[in-house]
Amino acid sequence: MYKTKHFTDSLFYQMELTAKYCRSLGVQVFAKLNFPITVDEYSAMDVIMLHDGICQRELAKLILKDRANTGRILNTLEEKGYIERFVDTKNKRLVRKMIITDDGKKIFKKASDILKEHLSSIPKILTDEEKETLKNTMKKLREGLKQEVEMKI
Amino acid sequence: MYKTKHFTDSLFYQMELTAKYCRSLGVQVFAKLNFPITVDEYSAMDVIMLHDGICQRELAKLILKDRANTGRILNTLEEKGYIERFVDTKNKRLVRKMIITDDGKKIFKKASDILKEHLSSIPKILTDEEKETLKNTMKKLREGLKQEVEMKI
DNA sequence: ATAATATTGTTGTAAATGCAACACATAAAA
DNA sequence: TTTTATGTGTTGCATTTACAACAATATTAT
Repeated sequence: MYKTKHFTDSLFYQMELTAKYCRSLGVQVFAKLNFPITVDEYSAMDVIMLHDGICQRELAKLILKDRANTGRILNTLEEKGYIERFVDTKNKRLVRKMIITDDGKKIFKKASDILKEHLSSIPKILTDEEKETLKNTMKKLREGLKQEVEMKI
Repeated sequence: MYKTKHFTDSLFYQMELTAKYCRSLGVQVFAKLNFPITVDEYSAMDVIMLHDGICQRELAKLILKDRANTGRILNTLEEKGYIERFVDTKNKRLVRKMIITDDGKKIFKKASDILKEHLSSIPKILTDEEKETLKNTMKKLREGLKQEVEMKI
Protein backbone atom coordinates (compact mmCIF):
# COMPACT_ATOMS: atom_id res chain seq x y z
CA MET A 1 0.00 0.00 0.00
CA TYR A 2 2.42 2.67 1.21
CA LYS A 3 5.84 2.05 -0.23
CA THR A 4 7.45 5.05 1.39
CA LYS A 5 8.95 4.76 4.85
CA HIS A 6 6.43 5.33 7.56
CA PHE A 7 6.86 8.05 10.13
CA THR A 8 6.40 5.49 12.87
CA ASP A 9 9.50 3.69 11.57
CA SER A 10 11.55 6.84 11.89
CA LEU A 11 14.30 7.26 14.41
CA PHE A 12 12.51 10.20 16.02
CA TYR A 13 9.29 8.35 16.64
CA GLN A 14 11.00 5.22 17.94
CA MET A 15 13.09 7.36 20.26
CA GLU A 16 9.86 8.72 21.71
CA LEU A 17 8.44 5.25 22.25
CA THR A 18 11.61 4.02 23.91
CA ALA A 19 11.84 7.07 26.14
CA LYS A 20 8.30 6.43 27.32
CA TYR A 21 9.22 3.01 28.60
CA CYS A 22 12.26 4.43 30.36
CA ARG A 23 10.27 7.21 31.93
CA SER A 24 7.49 4.88 33.08
CA LEU A 25 10.05 2.58 34.64
CA GLY A 26 11.55 5.49 36.56
CA VAL A 27 8.22 6.79 37.78
CA GLN A 28 7.04 3.35 38.82
CA VAL A 29 10.24 2.52 40.68
CA PHE A 30 10.20 5.81 42.56
CA ALA A 31 6.56 5.36 43.52
CA LYS A 32 7.04 1.71 44.47
CA LEU A 33 9.97 2.47 46.75
CA ASN A 34 8.06 5.29 48.47
CA PHE A 35 10.65 7.96 47.79
CA PRO A 36 9.85 11.39 49.23
CA ILE A 37 10.88 12.91 45.87
CA THR A 38 9.91 12.42 42.25
CA VAL A 39 12.21 11.36 39.42
CA ASP A 40 12.40 14.94 38.21
CA GLU A 41 13.33 16.25 41.63
CA TYR A 42 15.96 13.55 41.97
CA SER A 43 17.42 14.37 38.57
CA ALA A 44 17.50 18.06 39.41
CA MET A 45 19.38 17.36 42.64
CA ASP A 46 21.82 15.19 40.74
CA VAL A 47 22.54 17.96 38.25
CA ILE A 48 22.87 20.57 40.99
CA MET A 49 25.44 18.44 42.81
CA LEU A 50 27.35 17.93 39.58
CA HIS A 51 27.44 21.66 38.83
CA ASP A 52 28.39 23.67 41.83
CA GLY A 53 27.00 27.19 41.90
CA ILE A 54 24.67 26.61 38.97
CA CYS A 55 21.86 29.14 38.48
CA GLN A 56 18.26 28.34 37.61
CA ARG A 57 18.46 28.95 33.91
CA GLU A 58 21.64 26.91 33.51
CA LEU A 59 19.90 24.11 35.34
CA ALA A 60 16.87 24.46 33.07
CA LYS A 61 19.08 24.13 30.00
CA LEU A 62 20.65 20.96 31.35
CA ILE A 63 17.45 19.20 32.35
CA LEU A 64 15.66 20.51 29.22
CA LYS A 65 12.71 21.91 31.09
CA ASP A 66 11.69 25.51 30.63
CA ARG A 67 12.41 28.17 33.22
CA ALA A 68 8.90 28.13 34.64
CA ASN A 69 8.93 24.41 35.17
CA THR A 70 12.42 24.43 36.60
CA GLY A 71 11.47 27.16 39.06
CA ARG A 72 8.51 25.12 40.22
CA ILE A 73 10.56 21.99 40.77
CA LEU A 74 12.98 24.05 42.86
CA ASN A 75 10.05 25.50 44.82
CA THR A 76 8.93 22.05 45.89
CA LEU A 77 12.48 20.97 46.70
CA GLU A 78 12.85 24.09 48.82
CA GLU A 79 9.52 23.49 50.55
CA LYS A 80 10.66 19.99 51.38
CA GLY A 81 13.84 21.43 52.82
CA TYR A 82 16.18 19.60 50.45
CA ILE A 83 17.68 22.71 48.87
CA GLU A 84 18.24 26.32 49.88
CA ARG A 85 18.20 29.17 47.40
CA PHE A 86 20.08 32.43 47.54
CA VAL A 87 20.63 35.37 45.27
CA ASP A 88 24.02 35.80 43.64
CA THR A 89 25.46 37.43 40.56
CA LYS A 90 26.67 35.87 37.32
CA ASN A 91 28.29 38.26 34.84
CA LYS A 92 27.06 41.09 37.03
CA ARG A 93 23.48 39.84 36.70
CA LEU A 94 21.27 38.81 39.56
CA VAL A 95 20.63 35.07 39.55
CA ARG A 96 19.23 32.57 42.00
CA LYS A 97 21.59 29.81 42.94
CA MET A 98 20.99 26.87 45.20
CA ILE A 99 22.71 24.34 47.41
CA ILE A 100 21.65 20.94 48.61
CA THR A 101 20.96 20.96 52.34
CA ASP A 102 22.21 18.25 54.69
CA ASP A 103 18.71 16.86 54.71
CA GLY A 104 18.75 16.84 50.93
CA LYS A 105 22.08 15.04 50.80
CA LYS A 106 20.80 12.43 53.21
CA ILE A 107 17.66 11.78 51.19
CA PHE A 108 19.57 11.74 47.93
CA LYS A 109 22.11 9.26 49.24
CA LYS A 110 19.41 7.02 50.62
CA ALA A 111 17.43 7.16 47.38
CA SER A 112 20.57 6.41 45.36
CA ASP A 113 21.37 3.34 47.42
CA ILE A 114 17.88 1.91 47.25
CA LEU A 115 17.71 2.71 43.56
CA LYS A 116 20.98 0.99 42.80
CA GLU A 117 19.93 -2.08 44.72
CA HIS A 118 16.57 -2.21 43.02
CA LEU A 119 17.93 -1.66 39.53
CA SER A 120 20.47 -4.42 39.97
CA SER A 121 17.58 -6.82 40.36
CA ILE A 122 16.34 -5.98 36.87
CA PRO A 123 17.74 -8.44 34.36
CA LYS A 124 20.33 -7.05 32.00
CA ILE A 125 18.69 -6.21 28.71
CA LEU A 126 21.61 -4.70 26.83
CA THR A 127 25.27 -5.58 26.97
CA ASP A 128 27.69 -2.98 28.31
CA GLU A 129 28.96 -2.43 24.81
CA GLU A 130 25.47 -1.91 23.43
CA LYS A 131 24.73 0.56 26.20
CA GLU A 132 27.90 2.53 25.55
CA THR A 133 27.31 2.64 21.82
CA LEU A 134 23.72 3.70 22.39
CA LYS A 135 24.69 6.51 24.75
CA ASN A 136 27.43 7.75 22.44
CA THR A 137 25.20 7.76 19.39
CA MET A 138 22.44 9.56 21.28
CA LYS A 139 24.93 12.15 22.44
CA LYS A 140 26.08 12.69 18.87
CA LEU A 141 22.45 13.03 17.80
CA ARG A 142 21.75 15.60 20.51
CA GLU A 143 24.80 17.63 19.53
CA GLY A 144 23.60 17.70 15.95
CA LEU A 145 20.00 18.50 16.82
CA LYS A 146 21.10 21.42 18.97
CA GLN A 147 21.84 23.20 15.72
CA GLU A 148 18.39 22.52 14.30
CA VAL A 149 16.03 22.77 17.24
CA GLU A 150 15.42 25.84 19.30
CA MET A 151 14.66 24.92 22.86
CA LYS A 152 13.29 28.26 24.12
CA ILE A 153 14.90 27.95 27.55
CA MET B 1 33.00 14.10 45.35
CA TYR B 2 30.55 11.44 44.15
CA LYS B 3 32.45 8.47 42.88
CA THR B 4 29.38 6.46 41.92
CA LYS B 5 27.82 6.86 38.51
CA HIS B 6 25.36 9.69 38.37
CA PHE B 7 21.75 9.16 37.48
CA THR B 8 22.05 11.80 34.79
CA ASP B 9 24.72 9.64 33.11
CA SER B 10 22.35 6.73 32.95
CA LEU B 11 20.93 5.38 29.76
CA PHE B 12 17.38 6.09 30.89
CA TYR B 13 17.99 9.74 31.63
CA GLN B 14 19.95 10.34 28.44
CA MET B 15 17.19 8.68 26.47
CA GLU B 16 14.76 11.19 27.92
CA LEU B 17 16.97 14.12 26.98
CA THR B 18 17.43 12.86 23.44
CA ALA B 19 13.74 12.19 23.00
CA LYS B 20 12.99 15.76 24.04
CA TYR B 21 15.09 17.11 21.20
CA CYS B 22 13.37 14.78 18.75
CA ARG B 23 9.93 15.73 19.99
CA SER B 24 10.68 19.45 19.90
CA LEU B 25 11.96 19.13 16.34
CA GLY B 26 8.74 17.42 15.33
CA VAL B 27 6.48 19.94 16.99
CA GLN B 28 8.42 22.87 15.57
CA VAL B 29 8.46 21.48 12.05
CA PHE B 30 4.72 20.79 12.10
CA ALA B 31 3.99 24.26 13.44
CA LYS B 32 6.36 25.95 11.00
CA LEU B 33 4.85 24.22 7.98
CA ASN B 34 1.32 25.13 9.07
CA PHE B 35 0.00 21.59 9.11
CA PRO B 36 -3.70 21.23 9.98
CA ILE B 37 -2.75 18.35 12.31
CA THR B 38 -0.35 17.86 15.20
CA VAL B 39 2.51 15.38 15.35
CA ASP B 40 0.44 13.07 17.53
CA GLU B 41 -2.50 13.15 15.16
CA TYR B 42 -0.17 12.45 12.24
CA SER B 43 1.43 9.52 14.07
CA ALA B 44 -1.97 8.13 14.94
CA MET B 45 -3.07 8.30 11.31
CA ASP B 46 0.15 6.57 10.28
CA VAL B 47 -0.45 3.71 12.71
CA ILE B 48 -4.10 3.38 11.68
CA MET B 49 -3.11 3.06 8.03
CA LEU B 50 -0.49 0.47 8.91
CA HIS B 51 -2.98 -1.62 10.89
CA ASP B 52 -6.21 -2.07 9.08
CA GLY B 53 -9.25 -2.54 11.30
CA ILE B 54 -7.40 -1.63 14.46
CA CYS B 55 -9.53 -0.78 17.51
CA GLN B 56 -8.94 2.06 19.94
CA ARG B 57 -7.18 0.12 22.63
CA GLU B 58 -4.85 -1.61 20.20
CA LEU B 59 -4.00 1.79 18.80
CA ALA B 60 -3.38 3.08 22.31
CA LYS B 61 -0.96 0.25 23.01
CA LEU B 62 0.98 1.00 19.84
CA ILE B 63 1.30 4.74 20.32
CA LEU B 64 1.86 4.30 24.08
CA LYS B 65 -0.80 6.74 25.12
CA ASP B 66 -3.54 5.72 27.52
CA ARG B 67 -7.08 4.99 26.39
CA ALA B 68 -8.41 8.35 27.47
CA ASN B 69 -5.77 10.26 25.58
CA THR B 70 -6.12 8.07 22.51
CA GLY B 71 -9.88 8.57 22.48
CA ARG B 72 -9.43 12.32 22.63
CA ILE B 73 -6.94 12.35 19.76
CA LEU B 74 -9.44 10.36 17.70
CA ASN B 75 -12.18 12.80 18.68
CA THR B 76 -10.27 15.71 17.18
CA LEU B 77 -9.35 13.72 14.08
CA GLU B 78 -13.02 12.86 13.66
CA GLU B 79 -14.08 16.47 14.20
CA LYS B 80 -11.63 17.53 11.52
CA GLY B 81 -13.15 14.94 9.21
CA TYR B 82 -9.93 12.97 8.71
CA ILE B 83 -11.23 9.72 10.17
CA GLU B 84 -14.60 8.03 10.60
CA ARG B 85 -15.39 5.74 13.50
CA PHE B 86 -17.76 2.80 13.62
CA VAL B 87 -18.66 0.08 16.05
CA ASP B 88 -17.52 -3.46 15.37
CA THR B 89 -16.76 -6.60 17.33
CA LYS B 90 -13.44 -8.16 18.29
CA ASN B 91 -13.58 -11.51 20.11
CA LYS B 92 -17.31 -10.97 20.45
CA ARG B 93 -16.69 -7.65 22.22
CA LEU B 94 -17.92 -4.32 21.04
CA VAL B 95 -15.06 -2.12 19.93
CA ARG B 96 -14.73 1.11 18.04
CA LYS B 97 -12.74 0.92 14.86
CA MET B 98 -11.85 3.68 12.45
CA ILE B 99 -10.90 4.39 8.87
CA ILE B 100 -9.09 7.29 7.27
CA THR B 101 -11.41 9.35 5.09
CA ASP B 102 -10.47 10.58 1.63
CA ASP B 103 -9.92 13.98 3.15
CA GLY B 104 -7.66 12.41 5.72
CA LYS B 105 -5.65 10.56 3.10
CA LYS B 106 -5.23 13.75 1.13
CA ILE B 107 -3.96 15.70 4.13
CA PHE B 108 -1.72 12.87 5.23
CA LYS B 109 -0.14 12.55 1.81
CA LYS B 110 0.40 16.27 1.56
CA ALA B 111 1.92 16.44 5.03
CA SER B 112 4.18 13.47 4.25
CA ASP B 113 5.50 15.09 1.09
CA ILE B 114 6.20 18.42 2.71
CA LEU B 115 7.73 16.68 5.69
CA LYS B 116 10.04 14.58 3.57
CA GLU B 117 11.16 17.59 1.61
CA HIS B 118 11.77 19.61 4.74
CA LEU B 119 13.61 16.86 6.57
CA SER B 120 15.91 16.25 3.63
CA SER B 121 17.14 19.80 4.06
CA ILE B 122 18.38 18.99 7.55
CA PRO B 123 22.03 17.98 7.46
CA LYS B 124 22.72 14.32 8.14
CA ILE B 125 23.76 13.89 11.75
CA LEU B 126 24.11 10.11 11.93
CA THR B 127 25.27 7.68 9.29
CA ASP B 128 22.79 5.12 7.97
CA GLU B 129 24.62 2.44 9.90
CA GLU B 130 24.49 4.40 13.14
CA LYS B 131 20.79 4.98 12.66
CA GLU B 132 20.10 1.31 12.03
CA THR B 133 22.13 0.22 15.03
CA LEU B 134 20.42 2.80 17.19
CA LYS B 135 16.95 1.72 16.10
CA ASN B 136 17.74 -1.96 16.60
CA THR B 137 19.20 -1.44 20.04
CA MET B 138 16.25 0.68 21.10
CA LYS B 139 13.88 -2.00 19.87
CA LYS B 140 15.75 -4.60 21.89
CA LEU B 141 15.58 -2.33 24.92
CA ARG B 142 11.83 -1.85 24.50
CA GLU B 143 11.26 -5.58 24.21
CA GLY B 144 13.15 -6.12 27.43
CA LEU B 145 11.47 -3.29 29.28
CA LYS B 146 8.04 -4.62 28.34
CA GLN B 147 8.66 -7.35 30.89
CA GLU B 148 9.54 -4.87 33.64
CA VAL B 149 7.25 -1.92 33.11
CA GLU B 150 3.50 -2.01 33.30
CA MET B 151 1.98 0.46 30.90
CA LYS B 152 -1.60 0.54 32.18
CA ILE B 153 -3.17 0.83 28.74
C1' DA C 1 -28.61 -18.95 37.49
C1' DT C 2 -26.13 -15.79 39.91
C1' DA C 3 -22.06 -13.58 41.08
C1' DA C 4 -17.41 -12.36 40.23
C1' DT C 5 -14.03 -11.09 36.79
C1' DA C 6 -12.31 -9.07 32.48
C1' DT C 7 -12.37 -6.00 28.30
C1' DT C 8 -13.30 -1.70 26.01
C1' DG C 9 -14.20 2.95 25.94
C1' DT C 10 -15.65 7.47 28.31
C1' DT C 11 -15.62 11.04 31.86
C1' DG C 12 -13.56 13.66 35.53
C1' DT C 13 -9.75 15.49 37.84
C1' DA C 14 -5.26 16.57 39.30
C1' DA C 15 -0.57 17.15 37.81
C1' DA C 16 2.91 18.24 34.34
C1' DT C 17 4.20 20.86 30.50
C1' DG C 18 4.94 24.62 27.16
C1' DC C 19 4.51 29.16 26.01
C1' DA C 20 3.63 33.99 26.22
C1' DA C 21 3.61 38.05 29.08
C1' DC C 22 5.51 40.42 32.61
C1' DA C 23 8.92 42.50 36.04
C1' DC C 24 13.39 43.60 37.06
C1' DA C 25 18.15 44.55 36.40
C1' DT C 26 22.14 45.18 33.43
C1' DA C 27 24.57 46.02 29.07
C1' DA C 28 24.91 48.29 24.77
C1' DA C 29 23.75 51.90 21.60
C1' DA C 30 22.03 56.37 20.24
C1' DT D 1 21.79 60.57 29.37
C1' DT D 2 18.16 58.31 27.31
C1' DT D 3 16.78 54.54 24.72
C1' DT D 4 17.07 49.93 23.24
C1' DA D 5 18.32 45.28 23.77
C1' DT D 6 19.54 41.26 26.62
C1' DG D 7 19.47 38.00 30.51
C1' DT D 8 16.98 36.02 34.52
C1' DG D 9 13.11 34.55 36.97
C1' DT D 10 7.91 34.52 38.00
C1' DT D 11 2.98 34.32 36.94
C1' DG D 12 -0.97 32.93 34.29
C1' DC D 13 -3.15 30.13 31.10
C1' DA D 14 -4.08 26.58 27.79
C1' DT D 15 -2.75 22.03 26.46
C1' DT D 16 -1.20 17.45 27.44
C1' DT D 17 -0.93 13.72 30.31
C1' DA D 18 -1.75 10.16 33.78
C1' DC D 19 -4.77 7.85 36.60
C1' DA D 20 -8.94 6.52 38.82
C1' DA D 21 -13.86 5.77 38.49
C1' DC D 22 -17.51 4.51 35.80
C1' DA D 23 -20.74 2.24 32.22
C1' DA D 24 -21.64 -1.40 29.23
C1' DT D 25 -20.88 -5.93 27.72
C1' DA D 26 -18.98 -10.57 27.74
C1' DT D 27 -16.59 -14.35 30.04
C1' DT D 28 -15.75 -17.35 33.89
C1' DA D 29 -16.60 -19.34 38.36
C1' DT D 30 -19.59 -20.80 42.02
